[in-house]
Amino acid sequence: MTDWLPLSPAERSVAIEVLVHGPLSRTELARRLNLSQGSLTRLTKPLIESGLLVEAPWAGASAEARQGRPSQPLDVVAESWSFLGFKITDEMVYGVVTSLRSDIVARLDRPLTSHDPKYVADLLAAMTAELAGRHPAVAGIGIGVGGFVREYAVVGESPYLSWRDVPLAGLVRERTGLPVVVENDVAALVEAETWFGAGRGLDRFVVLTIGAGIGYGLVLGGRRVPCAEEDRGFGRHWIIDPLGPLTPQGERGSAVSLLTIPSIRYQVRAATGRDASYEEILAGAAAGEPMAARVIGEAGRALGTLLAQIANFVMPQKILLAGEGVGLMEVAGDTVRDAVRAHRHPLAAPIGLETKVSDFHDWARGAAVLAIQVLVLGGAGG
Amino acid sequence: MTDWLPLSPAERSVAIEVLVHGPLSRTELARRLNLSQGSLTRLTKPLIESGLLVEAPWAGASAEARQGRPSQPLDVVAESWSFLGFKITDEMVYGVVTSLRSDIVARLDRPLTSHDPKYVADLLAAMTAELAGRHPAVAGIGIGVGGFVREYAVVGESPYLSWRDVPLAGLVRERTGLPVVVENDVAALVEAETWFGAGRGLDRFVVLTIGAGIGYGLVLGGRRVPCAEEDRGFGRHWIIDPLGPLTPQGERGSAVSLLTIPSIRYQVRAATGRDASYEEILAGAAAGEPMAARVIGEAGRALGTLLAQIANFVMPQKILLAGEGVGLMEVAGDTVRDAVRAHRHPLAAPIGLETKVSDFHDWARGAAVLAIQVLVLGGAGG
DNA sequence: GGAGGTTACTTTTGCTGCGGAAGAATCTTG
DNA sequence: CAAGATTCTTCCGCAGCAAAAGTAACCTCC
Repeated sequence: MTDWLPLSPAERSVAIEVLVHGPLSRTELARRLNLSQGSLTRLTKPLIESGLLVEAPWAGASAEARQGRPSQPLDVVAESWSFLGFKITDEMVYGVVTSLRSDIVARLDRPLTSHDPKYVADLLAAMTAELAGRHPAVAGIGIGVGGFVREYAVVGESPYLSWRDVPLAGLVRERTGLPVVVENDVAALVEAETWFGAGRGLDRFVVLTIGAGIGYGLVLGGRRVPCAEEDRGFGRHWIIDPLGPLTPQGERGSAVSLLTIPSIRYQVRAATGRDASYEEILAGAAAGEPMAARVIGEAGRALGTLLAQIANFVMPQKILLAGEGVGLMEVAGDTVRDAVRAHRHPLAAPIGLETKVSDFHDWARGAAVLAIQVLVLGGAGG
Repeated sequence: MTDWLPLSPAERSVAIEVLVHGPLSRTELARRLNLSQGSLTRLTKPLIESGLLVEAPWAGASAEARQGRPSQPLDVVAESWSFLGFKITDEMVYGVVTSLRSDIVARLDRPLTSHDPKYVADLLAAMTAELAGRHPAVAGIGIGVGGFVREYAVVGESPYLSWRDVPLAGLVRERTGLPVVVENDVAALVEAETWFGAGRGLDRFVVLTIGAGIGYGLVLGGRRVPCAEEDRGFGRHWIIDPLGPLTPQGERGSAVSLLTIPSIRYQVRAATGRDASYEEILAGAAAGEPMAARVIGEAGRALGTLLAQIANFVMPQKILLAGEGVGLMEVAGDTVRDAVRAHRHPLAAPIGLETKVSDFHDWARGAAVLAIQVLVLGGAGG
C-alpha cells in the first residue's frame, strides 16, 4: 500500500470525520471541527492529492435545491482499498473483506482443526490468498481473538486456544507480506461500533455482548477504555442474583450463568433432560413451555438488572446489546424493560438501548475496522 | 478582585497545574505539559506580573543537593485571595473560608430557621460580612445545595428546601457585591476532590458518599460527568438485595435503605425499640451486639457489592468513599472487602479505594473550590 | 579559588498552522 | 442578464510553538 502517512493531527481528524460521517462538504467539515474554511481548503488539498479523499461525483441526491454555489462533498474512495478481518473461535475461522468504510463485501469461513499457532497462521494466510485474489488492493489484515492481546501483535493469553505469548501478527505477516493488527475480539467489536456503528460520535458508550460468553466494552470521551480483564470470564463474577442458578461456567447467579447461551442450555437440559438449542428454548419460552419460560424469564430479568446497573453507574448515552444471544430481547423484551425500570430512578433518563443481531462475521468486521484505524489513520482515537 | 482573565488556554493550563500540583519549576512544568522551556518562560511571565504566580521563596527543602543551577519553583500566592464556601442543609448553613489552594482557614456555622429564599440570602450575606471582615481579599463565593442547579446560578429544584427556580446566585450577589457560584453539593465535592483531593490528576475517578443520603459522582477524562439525577434520591433505586430491609426512605433493599444513616437507625430502632445514634450503633456492632452487628454487617456487604459493581462497570482508577457515614468502613471493613471480592474477578485489578472522613465543612469547601474554578480560572476542566 | 561541568532559565529566530478578509466560482431568483 | 446567495480559494498577518544559542547559578575537582 502507498503509505499515506504521516498525517498531521488536523489532517487525521478531517480524514476520520469524512470516513466516519460520510460525504461532507468543506464548509460542513469546518463547522464540525471548529476550523475556518480556509483551513479546510489547505487541509483537504494533500488528502485529495494522495488519493484518500475525492470530490464526490455529485451525490445523486442534490436534495434541497438551494441558492448559491453548490457545496462540493468530499468522500473517501471506500472501494479503492480492501481490508481483511478474521475472527478466530475455537473451531472456526470467520473471515470478511471490507471496504475502507467497513462495509462487508465478501465472507469466507473455514473450520479450525488445530490450535497450533503455525497451523492457524497457515490457514489465515491461505484464506487471505483466496480473498485477496478476488479483491484488489488489500491494505491490511485485522484479527480478533478471545483473550488478552498486547500491542496489536501478541496474543498474551487465550484460554480458548490454549495460547500463551503467541506473536500472531508476526506469523501472519511473514506469510502474507501484509500489515497485520491483532486485538481482543470484544475490543475490536467495540472499536467498530464506536467508529461506524451505534456509538458513532458518542462520548459515553457501552457495548454489552451476550452469546457464548459475556463481553463488555466501555467507551469514554470517544475512546475505548482498555481493561486488563478483557479476556473471557469477565462476567463470571458479576453476581446478579446470589440465589440464582449454578452452572458449570460461572459463579452462582452470575451474569455468565444467567445469560450465556451455554448456561441457558445447561439449565434447561438439567431440568428437562432434553438437549435443546438456544433458538428452540427461545421459541419454547415464547410458546409458554414452563421450564423454558422460567429460564428465559430469569435471563431477561438478569439482563435488565445488568443494563440498569450499567446505566446507573456509567450513565452512557447509549448501550449497544450485541452478540449471538440477543434473540433474548425479542422473546423477553418486556421482562427486561420491567427489570430496568425496577432498578432505575423513575425520573432518570431512559436508557438509550440498541439491539443488534450479530453473527461471527460482525466480530470479523470489528477486526477489519481495527486494521483500518491502525493502518490507514495511524492509531486509534477520534 | 482584579480580573486576571482572560487567560489563554496555555496559560490556564499552567496556572491550573501549579495550583493543583503545588510549587513546580518551569522545567518541570514544561515536562508535564509537553511544552518547550522557552514557551514556559513566555507563559509564566504574564502570570507572574499579574500576581497569580510568584517565584517561590526558596522552598525550605532544597532537598537533593544536585548539580547545576537550582530550579526556581513557581507557586500561587495561595493566601492573597480568599474564597467563601457554604453548604446549605435543611437546618444549618455551614461556611468556610479557604485559600486559593482550597485550604480551610476559618469556619462559621449558623442555624437555618427559615427556608424563605430571601431569608437564606440575608443569612448568607450576614455570614459573608462576618467572614470577610476577618479575611482580606475575598474573591468570590461558592454555595452548595442538595438539588438540581442550573448554570451555576439557579436552584432548579431542591426537595430539602422546597425550592423551585430560586435565583440564589443573584440574590446573594445583590447583597454582597461578590461573584457567586451555586452548584449541587455532590457535584461541588466531586470537583474539589478531582482538583485538590483524592482524584488529582486521575482520568477515571468515582466519588461515593454515604451519610444522610447516597451521593455519586463520576469523573471521566478529568471532567465530571454531569447527570440529571444529581438531586437526592439517586441511590433509592439501586437495588442491591431484593430481599433486603424495607425502610421509609428507599425502595426495598436499595442502597439508600441499606446504607444511609437514617435507614440504619430506623432498622435498629424498629428491631430493638431503642433510638440509638449512628455512632452508638457502630460501637454496638463492634462490641458484638447482635442486632447492631446484623444491620451493620448487611450495610457492609451492601457497600462492598456497590463498590464492586462500580469497579466492574466503570473501571475507575480510584474510588473515594466520603460522607458522614464512612465510619462504617472502620467497623465493617473486612465485610466490605469480602463482598468486593465476591463480586469481582479474582484476577481483576484491586480497587483503588480511599476513605475520607468528612463533615459538612468539606461540603462547604467543595463549594469554595467551585468558586475558584469558575472565577479565577474561568470555567471548569483541567 | 578558579576551571570545567551541569542544570535552569532566557532570548532569539524561524516556522507551522490558524483565522479573517477579500476575491473567484457557481448556482438560484427575478 | 443582473442581483443575490453560498461555497470555495487565495492571501495576509499573527499567535504560539520548537530549536538553538546564549546566560545564569550552582556544583565538584583540582
